[in-house]
Amino acid sequence: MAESMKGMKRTHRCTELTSQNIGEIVTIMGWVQKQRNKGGLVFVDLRDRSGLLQIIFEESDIASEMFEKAGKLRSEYVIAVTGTVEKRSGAANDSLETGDIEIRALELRVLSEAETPPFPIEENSKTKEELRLKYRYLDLRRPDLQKNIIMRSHVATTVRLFLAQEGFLEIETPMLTKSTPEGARDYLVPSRVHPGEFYALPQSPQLFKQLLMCSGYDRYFQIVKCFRDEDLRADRQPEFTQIDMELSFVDVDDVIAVNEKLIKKVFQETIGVDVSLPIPRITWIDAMNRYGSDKPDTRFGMELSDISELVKGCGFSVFTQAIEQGGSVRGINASGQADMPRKKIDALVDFAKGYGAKGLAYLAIMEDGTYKSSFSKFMTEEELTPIIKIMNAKPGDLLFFAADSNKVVWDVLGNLRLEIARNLGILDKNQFNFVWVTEFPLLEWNEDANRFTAMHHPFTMPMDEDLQYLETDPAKVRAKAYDIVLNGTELGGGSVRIFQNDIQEKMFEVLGFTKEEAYERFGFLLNAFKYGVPPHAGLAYGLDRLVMLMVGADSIREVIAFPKVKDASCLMTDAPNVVDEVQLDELYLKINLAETDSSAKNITSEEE
RNA sequence: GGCCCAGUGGCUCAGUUGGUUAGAGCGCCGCCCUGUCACGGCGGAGGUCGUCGGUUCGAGUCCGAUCUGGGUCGCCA
Repeated sequence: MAESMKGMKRTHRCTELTSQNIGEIVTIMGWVQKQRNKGGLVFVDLRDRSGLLQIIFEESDIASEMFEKAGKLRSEYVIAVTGTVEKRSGAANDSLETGDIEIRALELRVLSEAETPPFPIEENSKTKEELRLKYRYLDLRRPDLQKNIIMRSHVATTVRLFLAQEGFLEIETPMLTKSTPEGARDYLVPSRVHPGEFYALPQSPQLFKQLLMCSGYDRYFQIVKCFRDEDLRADRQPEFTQIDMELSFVDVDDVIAVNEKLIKKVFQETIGVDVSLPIPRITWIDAMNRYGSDKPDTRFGMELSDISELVKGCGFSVFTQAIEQGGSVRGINASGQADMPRKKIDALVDFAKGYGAKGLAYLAIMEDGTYKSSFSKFMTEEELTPIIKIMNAKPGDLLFFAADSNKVVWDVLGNLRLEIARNLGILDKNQFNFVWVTEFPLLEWNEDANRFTAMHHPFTMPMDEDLQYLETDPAKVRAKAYDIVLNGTELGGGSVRIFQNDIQEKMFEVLGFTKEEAYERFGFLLNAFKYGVPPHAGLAYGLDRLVMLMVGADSIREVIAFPKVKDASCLMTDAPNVVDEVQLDELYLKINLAETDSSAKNITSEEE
């Protein structure tokens, strides 16, 4: 039977009590983690968001009906206890924060009984994620998840305080906004008062924050939900949170400067990690050449070497053909791995094929100086020696080579490098290596669309010295764009924005938009630019990824209270769901499932 | 859309070359226990092996399909 808490008031959370409070009469409330009944003596571990505290019920010092009640307590009952803080007369429990004290109960009320939960409420859960997500409200009781959610709150609070101190204004932008179908798919919201028309949920507040700059708010930030209707990954959810900011009268260095201070502050105050400034910078082309990635993990070496010059005349046609077709041959040195078993090497070759490699050449230099190699028979010793030299290889090392277009070679070796590091277990989650990646290409050639697309977005400012090539050689133009990368994860990115209408119009032209199309989609921004616009730049972080890395989680779901699963549904609420005809009619919508057989079946059965 | 992994009592797992009543630990239920904290002791309940179909005298075990969850490629300006 549930009892009222009338007349009782919680005085402390469990771990807010220490030996300093010995002798005080306190009232605590929380969930029963564990009851240990010794007969004439009952121990209860009480849990709240702060942690655990032991309560002792002794037959001799509490009313008999209370003692009887204590004996019937079960896991997850919600109780209120008034009692005296005592030093433990039994042994202290060193593994508990409050292990030296306990509450001797004088009064007990059962505020809520509980069924046995479907899985244990405990740290380091081994329970299948599917079940945890179905009962997320129970999963969220577990200490490790509570720690993550609390950390997330601390990060958000620290960010707010810091940015406020730096003169940023927190301004909200609309959730119901205009669809601008460039990039990710939009989530659409039908309009009831505009039959046949739709809002889109924002993929980012990009255009609105630029307009705020036009309006003179000079430093804006927002911790804001964004939505992208694309497939999920361990670090991607359909709705996610950005720390979004925009500044006026600034260039690249100004944005980087304030954000380095922000990063330092957040890591210092939340997890006590000292980030030394300045954060290293690397240009995009250097990042690709050295790490094969625009989000390099700099916690370890194994950098790429370009051996194209050395092999362009060699006897191995795989290498020479790649170069003749405008590609390159590059390699990495897995130092000390020459004795890697053939099976593991084959697995790495398969791994590489997953990234578009047609194959992967390898060369193991044995301790006695001989080679084990997939291609050395096609090459002379005179051809091999300089390769080994340039790759700084010595006996005991294992070299891998990819030959293809630059894009494929970078991708293959960049990922291979990470895979080998993971297999070797050399990635330390407690090491936090930041790097700014700068000077991204402005544009990317899109084969399918047969046109250039913006690598960042269409409002990104070209670098001053490359502006001259915008019309003549667009591929050559670098952008005033920058990403902040932590341990191989893209934490955030931003750019200086175009604020001159003539450059913006040229940009749209290169992207293949007519002036009319550009105004149709982005007219409100282009018009705003006519009335006085400050130079401005901004940046946005993925808050979920940031917290994920800070707490060492492997998935973004571990730092989001109510995440969605792979197919973007919610196992707890069962969203999304079929709505009834009345709702559809009101929105002037008709469902057409003709092309999706499987879902059509589902609908039919649900309608019947 | 492709590929890979997993699916056995409430939870986590084991189930040998297909062969009689499918096992374990934890949890749960009952009784006992005044210093436990992975409490302890005694007793007990609980699963037909994700689903459907096939092969076979016989399927948790083999084959096919399918569902659910995870990882990943494509996708994510």
